[in-house]
Amino acid sequence: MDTTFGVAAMAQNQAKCRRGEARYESKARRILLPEFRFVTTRFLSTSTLSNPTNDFNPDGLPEHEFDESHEGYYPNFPVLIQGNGEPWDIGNLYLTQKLASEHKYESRTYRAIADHLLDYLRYLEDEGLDYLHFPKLNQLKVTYQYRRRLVDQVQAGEVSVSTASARINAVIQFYRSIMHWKLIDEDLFMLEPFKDVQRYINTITDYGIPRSLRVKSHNLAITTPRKQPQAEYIYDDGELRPLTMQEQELLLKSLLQSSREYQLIFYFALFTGARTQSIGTLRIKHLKGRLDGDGYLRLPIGMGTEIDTKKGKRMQLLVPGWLVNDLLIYSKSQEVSKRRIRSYYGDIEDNYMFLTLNGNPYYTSKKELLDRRDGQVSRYVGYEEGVHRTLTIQDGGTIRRADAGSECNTVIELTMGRSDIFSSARSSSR
DNA sequence: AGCTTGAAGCCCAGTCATAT
DNA sequence: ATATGACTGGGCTTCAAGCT
Repeated sequence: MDTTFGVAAMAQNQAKCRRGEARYESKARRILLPEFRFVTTRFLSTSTLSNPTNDFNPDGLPEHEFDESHEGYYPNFPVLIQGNGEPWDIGNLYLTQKLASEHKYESRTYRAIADHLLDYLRYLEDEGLDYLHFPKLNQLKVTYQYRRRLVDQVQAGEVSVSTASARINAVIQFYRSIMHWKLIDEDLFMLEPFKDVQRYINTITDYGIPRSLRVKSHNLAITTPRKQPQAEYIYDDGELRPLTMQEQELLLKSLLQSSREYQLIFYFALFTGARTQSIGTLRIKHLKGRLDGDGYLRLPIGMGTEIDTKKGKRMQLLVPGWLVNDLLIYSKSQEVSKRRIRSYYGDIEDNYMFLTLNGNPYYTSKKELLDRRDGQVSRYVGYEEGVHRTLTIQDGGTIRRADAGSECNTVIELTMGRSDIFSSARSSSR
């Protein structure tokens, strides 16, 4: 590469070093299956032991068929692939076993776990180590070595402490589980990849009573530094803080040049304090309620309301009447109804208030995931529309700042959780 | 008509932050 | 500790306007 571009190249390399594929010498990767289903294998009576070499089946597998009657599918289920292109059996077995043994499924959590294990797999391939390499001497065991590598990476600033901590925890959890589920040979149980440790953490209950909680930990845990003391005011570098009056004015002014749905999304956020997740999962029908004496719509959100909140927490939003009105008008516009027609639910009031140009929600609701798991609903919709839209899970990432001048960018960036007022200088959005 | 270009919309990987 | 939401930056696809 030409030396003129030295600086740019260096910056690029530096950015790359933070990425897993660059930290290790390994081609291992993780993919996502859009629709993962459990199936039961049934062996057919035609191929019994009396007919072990089945001419019809060159793979040597007895004739079989899959029973796909299991309820629903799991969207975006991760699969780990080794550098040589083959699936990583034990890792994937762990993931599916975990799925089978739990009553709920959150795709992002599985993705996160798989990504941590992917980092581990890459480490193993890079070092040429087996995941069951457990000699007598603790310091030589893979798990201990991996921990050391993680700490080094933290020291080098390649990953944050919290990431390193989460990684080692995911790996320990992996070993715990495969031993517990007996996914590996019983003889190997003696190897001791780590040691169990009891920890106590002091918390204060909602009623102010101090409690000591016993927590199961392990000797390889990487401790994250204690939380900052929370002062009344927040040090603004790197922390969240409310917008100043001036910033709010600037934001409202610059929003006037933005698209209508962005205006409404931001107004909603600004005047109710709702999260992106709640705004994104708002349906038209939710705004049909009656206003209270002060002209507000009291909108319950959280578990059981179809409006999602973090962890399903129940609360109530106070939506100003004028905003309710504007939203309803917006929902009746031709453009918006066109988007609904392109969407999964079609042109009904149960549909999202905010849809992208392509009819995707800004935030995929838990309800939609349920509806899609229920084969009947999605089959019906697919038939009606003549096109089976594939599921994509949106998590608000589609809401980006508009390119409406640097002043506007700065403020919009602020509202997106960046407190560094100078950060707009870092990069132009595209 | 076919090609180029740029904006908009979107998806993804990786990492950090927060709630309980 | 653990589950899961939030944020950033890279990059792909689609569409339409301008050009050949």
